[in-house]
Amino acid sequence: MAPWVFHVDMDQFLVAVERLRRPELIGRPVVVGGRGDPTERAVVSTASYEAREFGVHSGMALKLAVRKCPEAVFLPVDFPAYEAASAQVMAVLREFPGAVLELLGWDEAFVGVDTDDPESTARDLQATVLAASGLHCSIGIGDTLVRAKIATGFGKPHGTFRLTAANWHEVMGERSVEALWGIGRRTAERLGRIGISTVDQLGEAPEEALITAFGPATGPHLGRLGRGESRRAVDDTPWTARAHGHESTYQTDLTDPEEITAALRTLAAAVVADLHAEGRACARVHLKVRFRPFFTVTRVRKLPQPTFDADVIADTALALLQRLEDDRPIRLLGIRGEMVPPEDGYDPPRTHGRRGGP
DNA sequence: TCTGGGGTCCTAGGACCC
DNA sequence: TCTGGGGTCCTAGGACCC
Repeated sequence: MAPWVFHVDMDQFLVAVERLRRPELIGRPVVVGGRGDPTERAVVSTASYEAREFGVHSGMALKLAVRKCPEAVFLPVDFPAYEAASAQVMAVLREFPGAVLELLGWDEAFVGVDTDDPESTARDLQATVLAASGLHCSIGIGDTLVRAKIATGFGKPHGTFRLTAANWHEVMGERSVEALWGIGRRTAERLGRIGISTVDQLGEAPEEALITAFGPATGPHLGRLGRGESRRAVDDTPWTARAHGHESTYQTDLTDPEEITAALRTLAAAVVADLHAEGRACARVHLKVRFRPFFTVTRVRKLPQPTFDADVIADTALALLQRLEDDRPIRLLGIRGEMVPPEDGYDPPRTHGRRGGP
């Protein structure tokens, strides 16, 4: 029996959950996002496959989505409903015989299983999830986490795909580096400037050149991505949050200082509620501001003492904001509280299973 | 055309100490 | 008087993912 990595990814997750309770939406273009009002400032969280045919995709402004697909049904984001569905799916995966589960998000996870027939195991996983939740998923099969994750895209919807060292070159070699998990537009541009645009070119690039251009950690990491190399074993160590944040987009831009102060206090209070739930104090305050025209600034300050005090957090955020000396209208304000480490089990930062970053 | 809200990690460079 | 190399801590800023 050989160890295999399965990447389980729910198909159009939010839409699928909505259709469970509203079957009349099956077959129609559906968009879930914001408060379900496409005249408001908000973005698409999930678009159904029917809506995607019209060019609607997640991350797109609702105002633009409704222009592309006026006949779509727009629904508000219902966090509790998706959380419940997610918990149900993950519980089923955790109970799968021999499975090691590593959560990656609401609607996706890595599952490690020893098997001699990974396609058959993948179909078992799909059938189990469908029977328990009524939801379909796609599954990527790989010999590393990166390959399993990338494979899923080739299996959608409802299917499976196997990507290993044996077919990596054939499947991925000629594709743009942006097809890789962890390489976005910016990194692709920077790679392009040193003559690297395909996956093969990245995988074959001299390590020294990548280190010179991207630094001692990111450089070698990019080279490994180009070869599909990454961790081979799924890790079920429980995830520990490092920070909690809240941010809010205002339907009309904020300019009045009193309004801004009030907004910061509201956000700080929400952060403190999370800190209490976690039982860990805030050690550093991050302020995130989005201005018009569109650009985002973040600032960080370490607190002299860790705190649960919302006023201290709000005042620190306000001080950071004033130091920006930027009086342009504010579209979005966010506060993030970075927490003190828990007593044990936290310290080694996970450089694997990373949810973001290079 | 208009761009959410939840996260994570890396790099560069300054300040300071030995 | 002019100068090294190593280490730690901190902030600014960037990038990416679901």
